Amino acid sequence: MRSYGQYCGLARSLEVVGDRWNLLIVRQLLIAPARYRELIEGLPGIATNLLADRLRDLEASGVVERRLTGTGSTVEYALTAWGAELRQPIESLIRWSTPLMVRGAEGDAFRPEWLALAVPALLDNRVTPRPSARIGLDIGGPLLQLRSCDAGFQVGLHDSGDLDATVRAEPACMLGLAAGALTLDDARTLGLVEIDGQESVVRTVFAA
Amino acid sequence: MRSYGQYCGLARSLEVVGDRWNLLIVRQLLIAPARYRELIEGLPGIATNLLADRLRDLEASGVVERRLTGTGSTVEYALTAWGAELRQPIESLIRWSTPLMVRGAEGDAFRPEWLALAVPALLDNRVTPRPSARIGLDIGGPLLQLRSCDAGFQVGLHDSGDLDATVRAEPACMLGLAAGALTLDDARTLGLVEIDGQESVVRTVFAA
DNA sequence: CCGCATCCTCATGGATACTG
DNA sequence: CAGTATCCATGAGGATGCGG
Repeated sequence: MRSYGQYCGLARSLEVVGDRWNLLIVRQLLIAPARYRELIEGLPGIATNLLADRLRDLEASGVVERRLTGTGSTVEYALTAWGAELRQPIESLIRWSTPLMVRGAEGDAFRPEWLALAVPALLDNRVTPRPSARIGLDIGGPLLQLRSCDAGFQVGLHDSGDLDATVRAEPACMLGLAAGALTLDDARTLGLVEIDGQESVVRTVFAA
Repeated sequence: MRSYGQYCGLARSLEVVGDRWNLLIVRQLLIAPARYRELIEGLPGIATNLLADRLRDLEASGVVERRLTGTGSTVEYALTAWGAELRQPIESLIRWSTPLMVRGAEGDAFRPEWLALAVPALLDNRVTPRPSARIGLDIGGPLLQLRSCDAGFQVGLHDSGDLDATVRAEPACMLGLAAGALTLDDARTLGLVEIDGQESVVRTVFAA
């Protein structure tokens, strides 16, 4: 990216992560370290030369590092400690995007792994989950698992073990609302959330 | 911007504000509503056609609105309520940029008004300011005023009235550290901040 | 297969001149 | 003053090639 030539934190940030695809690559690596091929799959629409270019740029600027996998035969991409701190601005943008998500997917590609970022971003610090609740999340594909923890929620694939409940929800519902498969009362009945008295984003996320 | 075609909050956000210059335009409007000419001045390096294009895009997507000034003779650009919520992700990026600011300006353009965003972003919720402290901030240009309030700090041009203290600081110091004109002890002595016991970003901001 | 590099075409950005 | 119009340089996107 061409420099903005401005001594401003925002401008200098954008010179590192403002190029097209860059923040989406960071999104994928926030979900989990990944190999080249996994990144291609998790970033539908990206051209292979662009992914290679961007990975080089991000490595040169200290956001991404390439590591050898266990066998040492192939490389794996992961975020540096500084790169992982992009979780905050990315979660902020996900929260900001809520009005853009209500209209649903409209043919856009969707990957369940994206919920691992979006759900904590939308719930974190805004609700008081029942301690150690485990909720299965059925979005039509692989069963996801939402587990409450100290810092909010962790989202991942359901591996095994008992669940306190399973709810069926459209991605639109979890990603920004709409659809309305899961209402606020549903969530409260399931013991998934407790509203703190004030109007909160949970009302938006879960309302029909 | 060409669509990413991904049903993901981050991707949809970037389709609105991910284009080059877009977030910097929002930065300027977060500082204050402005006219076309003021935006050109506050965005050194932007081409006039690009600013016009971007303002059209941002208006169409509901981030910016154009209003008539008091006299009704000229237009002024301002953020919508939704656009103003970009303060959160922008402040996050400013915090993230700290390692990029330590090397100083290096010939990049600098405008004191940018501090009005950066200083609160770096201090907010991380320190306990003495109630209603008023600190003059001498960065070599117009005298800035830093006033503690409930939500953290407000930064603006010093208009009039008594100040509790005046400190001389390099922009690098306030924007991300380095330079070291203002130490943590300076700040504490001035009653500007009290550290909350834990290591905090203030240590980074004010350390030499 | 995986992990890129090359080539080509076309859309976008940037600088400057110009207009209502 | 507040933008358009124009021209050129750069970068994105898609297809394909190629060594390990």
